[in-house]
Amino acid sequence: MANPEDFFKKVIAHAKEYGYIFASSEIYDGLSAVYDYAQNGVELKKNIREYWWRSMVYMHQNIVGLDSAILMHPKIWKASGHVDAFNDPLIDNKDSKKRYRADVLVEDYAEKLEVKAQKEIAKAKKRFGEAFDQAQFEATNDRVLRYRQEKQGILDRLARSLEAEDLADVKVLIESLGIADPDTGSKNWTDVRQFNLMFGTKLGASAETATDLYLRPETAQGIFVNYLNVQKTGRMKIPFGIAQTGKAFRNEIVARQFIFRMREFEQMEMQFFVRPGEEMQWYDYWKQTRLKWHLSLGMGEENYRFHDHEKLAHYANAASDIEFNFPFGFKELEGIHSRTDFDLKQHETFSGKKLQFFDPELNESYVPYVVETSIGLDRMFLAVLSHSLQEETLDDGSQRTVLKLPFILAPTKAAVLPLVKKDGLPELAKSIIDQLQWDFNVIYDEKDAVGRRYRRQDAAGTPYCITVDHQSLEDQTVTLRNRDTMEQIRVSIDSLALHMQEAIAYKNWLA
RNA sequence: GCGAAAAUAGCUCAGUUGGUAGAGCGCCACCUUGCCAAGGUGGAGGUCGCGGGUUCGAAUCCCGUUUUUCGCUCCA
Repeated sequence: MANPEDFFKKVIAHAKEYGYIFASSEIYDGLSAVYDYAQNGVELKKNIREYWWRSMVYMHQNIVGLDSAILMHPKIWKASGHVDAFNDPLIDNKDSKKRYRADVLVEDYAEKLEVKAQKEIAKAKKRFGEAFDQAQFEATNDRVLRYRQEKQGILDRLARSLEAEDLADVKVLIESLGIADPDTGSKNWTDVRQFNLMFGTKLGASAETATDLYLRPETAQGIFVNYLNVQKTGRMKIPFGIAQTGKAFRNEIVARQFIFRMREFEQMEMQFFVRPGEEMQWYDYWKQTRLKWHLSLGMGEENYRFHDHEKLAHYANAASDIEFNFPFGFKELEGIHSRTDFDLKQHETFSGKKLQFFDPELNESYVPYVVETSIGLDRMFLAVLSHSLQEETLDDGSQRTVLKLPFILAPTKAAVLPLVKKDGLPELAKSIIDQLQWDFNVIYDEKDAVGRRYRRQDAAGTPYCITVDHQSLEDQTVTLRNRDTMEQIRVSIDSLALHMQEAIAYKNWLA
C-alpha cells in the first residue's frame, strides 16, 4: 500500500469509518490529542486488555491484580521524582524556531568549559611525558582552575535559579554567557517557560480549602504504595508481581501520531518484586516472556525488536523497550525496566513507613528490587489495528480491504447472514444469534447482496460469516466462512459454537 | 508552543472572474436479484470549521480563532 504516510492516513480513516476511534468532542471541533473508542474500538481494546490480564494474572500463580485510584496523595509524586522530572524549563529560539531545554543549554555550555580544561591537561601530559603529575597539575594550573571555577559557578547559579523557580534569571544567564542555538548560532531567545507535564486538579469543593492534586502520570506508583498491603493480605512470597491496567495522564508538549501519543492514555503495568541481586535474571526473564506474548498474536517476528537503553532514568539500572514496526517506523510499544529499590526506598523516606519484606528463607528483611513491564494499551491497539489493515488483490484481480485482526481480539466474532431476507431464512438466522450471543459477540445483517455483506465484515475485522440458505431449512446446516482464507465449510448449526470456540480459545493462543 | 499547509454531506471531492451549493460512494425505505462489494425507484442529510470585516451580495477576498496534517522542540 503506497507509502507509509498515506498508509497511516488510511488506518486513521478506516478507524473512524468502521467505528473504532473517533476524535474526542468532535462536534465542538475536537480536543487536541484526545480520542474516544467507538463501538468496535471499545471491544478491541477490552479484548487486548483481557489478553494481557489473563497472561499476567491467570497464568502466573504469583501475580495478582490491583485497581488503584487515579487520584493519589500529592507526596507520592514528590517521592517518585515526577514533580521534579516532569517540570522542564524550555526556551525557544525565535530565528530557528527550535525549542530547547534551558537547563540543558546551560549544562552543555558548562560542559564545554570542562572539555577545555581537559584539553589543557592533555597538552601538558604530552609536554611532560612520564614525569607528569596530573593531580598536581589540576590543582595548580591557572587555566584549568579558571575553567573549572567558571563551570562550577554557572552550575551553582543554574541550580539556585531552578530551585527558586526564577526562570527570568535562567534567561539572563543564557544571555550573559552568550549561548547560541547549537544549530544556527542565533542568540535571539524567547523567555524561559516552565512546562508541567502532570495534569493538576483540586480535591475539595470549595476553592479556599482545596488541595492540589495530580492526575497520575503512571499507574506504577499505585502499585508501589500498595505493595505491602497486597503482600500481607495475599500472603505473597517474593518473587511476586502486581498487575494493573488503568488510565494515566500527561500534558505532552506535542501529542501526535493519532493514538500513539495521547494526553489521556491507558497503561498495562506489572511490577515484579524480587530479591536484591536477582533483578537481572528476572529482567531477562520478563524481556523474553513479554516478547513471547507479543509473538503469540502472530503479527510477525520481524515487526518486533528490543531497544536497550544506553541512558538510564534516575530509577533504573537496566531498561529495554520492545519496539513495534508502526506505519511511521519502529517505535516503543512496551518498556521493561529494572527499577531497583528506588521507588520503595523513596516512599519509605517520604512516608516514614517501613516497606520491607521479611524473607523467611534468608531469615532477613529487605526492600525488594522491582522489575517492571509497562505497555501502552492504546499503542498496542494501534499496533494491532495498523498491522491488521490490509489491501488484498484476489485471484480474479479484484481488490478487497480486510482487517485481519487476530481472531481472539476481534470485536465481533461472527456475522449471521440470511442468504435472502425471505422464505424464513431471517428467522432461522435470528435463532442462531439467540443461541450464540451467550458466548460470543455476534451480529445480524440482511441488507444487500451476501457478497457485499462478506466484504463489509472483512473490512470491519469479523473473523466469521455464518450464512443461512435454503438448505439450512432442510438439514439444519449453514456455511461458515473464514475471513482470511475466504473459504467456506458447511457445518451443523449445533456445532457452530464448538468451531468458533476452538478458534478463539486462550489456550490455543497464549500457550 | 513555533513554522508551513489544509478545513464544503457520514466518506472522497467539485464549485469557473464574489451572485445565498453539487457529484460519486455510503445511509434509510420499497422493488428486484441471490455465495464474494458497487441493479431500479424514492428519501434523509450541508447556515461551506467558528467569529468578525469588506461588499448590494462571501464557500470564494481580508483579519482573527479552533482543529487536523507535516517539520522542529519534548516524550520517567
